[in-house]
Amino acid sequence: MRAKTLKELAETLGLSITTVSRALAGHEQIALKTRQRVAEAARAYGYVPNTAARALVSGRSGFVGFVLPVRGPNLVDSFLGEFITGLGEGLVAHGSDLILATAAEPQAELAVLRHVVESGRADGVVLNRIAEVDERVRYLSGRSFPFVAHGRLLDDGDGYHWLDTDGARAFGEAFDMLYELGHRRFGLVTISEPMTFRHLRQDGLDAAIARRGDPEVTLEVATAPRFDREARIEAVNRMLCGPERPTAIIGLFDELALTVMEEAARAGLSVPDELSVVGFDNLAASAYAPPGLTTFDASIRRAAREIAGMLVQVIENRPDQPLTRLIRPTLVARGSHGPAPGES
Amino acid sequence: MRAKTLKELAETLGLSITTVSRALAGHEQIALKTRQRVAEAARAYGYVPNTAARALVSGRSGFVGFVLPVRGPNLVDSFLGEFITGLGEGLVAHGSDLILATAAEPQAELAVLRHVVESGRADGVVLNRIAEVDERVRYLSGRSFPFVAHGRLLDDGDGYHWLDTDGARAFGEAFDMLYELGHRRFGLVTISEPMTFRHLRQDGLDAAIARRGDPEVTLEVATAPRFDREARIEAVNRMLCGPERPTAIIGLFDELALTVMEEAARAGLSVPDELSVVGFDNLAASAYAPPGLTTFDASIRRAAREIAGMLVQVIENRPDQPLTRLIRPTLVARGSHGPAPGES
DNA sequence: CTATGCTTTTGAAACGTTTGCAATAGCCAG
DNA sequence: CTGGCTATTGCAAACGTTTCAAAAGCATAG
Repeated sequence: MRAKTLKELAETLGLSITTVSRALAGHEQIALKTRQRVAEAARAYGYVPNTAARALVSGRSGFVGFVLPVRGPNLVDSFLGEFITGLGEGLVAHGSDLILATAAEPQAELAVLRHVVESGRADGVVLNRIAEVDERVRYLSGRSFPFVAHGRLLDDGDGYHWLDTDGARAFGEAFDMLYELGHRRFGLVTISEPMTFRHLRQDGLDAAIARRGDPEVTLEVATAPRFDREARIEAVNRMLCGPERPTAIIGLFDELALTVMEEAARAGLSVPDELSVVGFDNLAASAYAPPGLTTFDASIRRAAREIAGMLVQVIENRPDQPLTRLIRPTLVARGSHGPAPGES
Repeated sequence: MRAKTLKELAETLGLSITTVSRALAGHEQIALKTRQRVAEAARAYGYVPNTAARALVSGRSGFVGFVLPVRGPNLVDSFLGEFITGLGEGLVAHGSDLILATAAEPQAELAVLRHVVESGRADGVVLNRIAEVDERVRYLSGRSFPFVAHGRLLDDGDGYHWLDTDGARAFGEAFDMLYELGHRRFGLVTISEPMTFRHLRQDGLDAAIARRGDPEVTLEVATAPRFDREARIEAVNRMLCGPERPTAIIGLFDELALTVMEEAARAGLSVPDELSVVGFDNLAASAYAPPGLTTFDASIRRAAREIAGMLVQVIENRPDQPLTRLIRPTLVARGSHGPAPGES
């Protein structure tokens, strides 16, 4: 026999609903013997508390929300899977579940978020793909609703909780490594969307160049819309076929770097002998694309796990100081970088 | 000003809670004028119904559940991301959200599922990675709780709702294609876990071989545990270095086929000149691994979208005939297959 | 002016839990 | 044996919604 409700369980035990509820919650005021008896009966009858009722009275749903980004037809990367897995792993310790709402179209993303928040579906939400100026952050901050962002705004303003991978540092490291291999003509393939990470990474690169103070160093930047494959290929080719072709090209992220490698191969350019390529993300495909893309591991899964932990903390303690965390990406050295042409 | 509850909204309008509730639900018995007035006020005051209260009284949570599979440290594939995205896309039309529960360890997966079901968190669930004999299917069937499986049991028994990709057909097609290219010595790399798709795909291959009725055709099968990379490599190498090396090797799925390509490259075997390789899944990495893995597209995302649609139907109509759907995978011909060695 | 029938609105119960406050039982000291 | 204290337990309200049954409004017919 199964007990579906607290009432049934209480009747079976000859106790009141109150007592059973408190016993299961482990209140000290209930006699230890009673608590044990109740716990055992609950297990025996397979009692599981009703989430809706609990949420209604406590005002807490026990869920963490995430709005699924709208995606184009082809998703190459395992980003979402890793991110979700990480969130799940981080949440399981706390007993929360994840609720995923989908926006039918990109414009609806804020509306969906608002709906999730206002309907009390979630106690806190996770944001990713943070834009330079992000209306979601403004909305949630204004409502002082718990959230943690994966990524940062361009202007941090009043403060909010975030976790980010240190792209600036990685791009600085990439430059230093390539500079020491003799490269002087650099290329950067970036995107035209107003995403903050674009600035941070390029700033890191610029800073490293400035730090080196070598007037010989040049940086050519190619820009294309993120999801327009054609435009991206064209931008890359313009760089590869230009008069002063860079000897080292850095992709803002792996997908761009992989395009560089593909187009280089098509143009008969040898990587890494004639051209070094470095990416950022460490997609699965990057290991397979010959000669293996040198990149930085963003450890999405670990980041998501930590984000979940931060969010739980925010929900429970409402800290007034922003929690922030900068993860250091690790270099994954594969075959796509080497000495500049002409160097031994 | 915002109206958080029906009561607030009702007071503002000078109506009863009942009327407002019915008006928002679009009941005919409420005067059209009133309905419009209420709808407008709801929009103006940003009223969003409380999910928990609604779920409590209606007995429906409006959620579809999915238990996140426990995963090893390295996930290469974008399977999960595509699957989730597809589910989300399928659900958004119906206004449901997805709830994801995570199991801390593989053994806990059934317990987590049970918890999701018993707590009323979800109105229906999606199952994947179906094993030959699957306790989750038995549990849900026994409770007659709505669910749709991605994949099948070995023995369909009483019937349940499922969607599957027709691996048998794909493997038959793969054989036919390779046979016509002159291949006679075939290899199959498979896994040792009791997953149904392993049988279905191999059965499809066996059937195609039998249909051809050519006594020259041989099939060598190598088996390794799914998540043990070392063992897999060893099994592949045993096949590649055996006395009667196959000229065409089919991987049960892309990851296995990619391993074959990697090991072939390491052994100095040219693909496709000396060895043809075919996979199944069409991972992103498969396009990048030279010379491009010929494989079948399992269109996970589309499958998931349809599964979501089926589940919605099951939740609403409780059909007594099992809904079943077999998706035909499409061949993605790339560079890893060609004429058998010795054929022109 | 009342009875009738129809349209529109409302009061109140219910869903299953948590929790403030009150009640009861048990025990010791006076 | 009684009063008073503490250790337990229970009553009842509340959370925000849906829905049944019934009331109110209102026009038309008798």
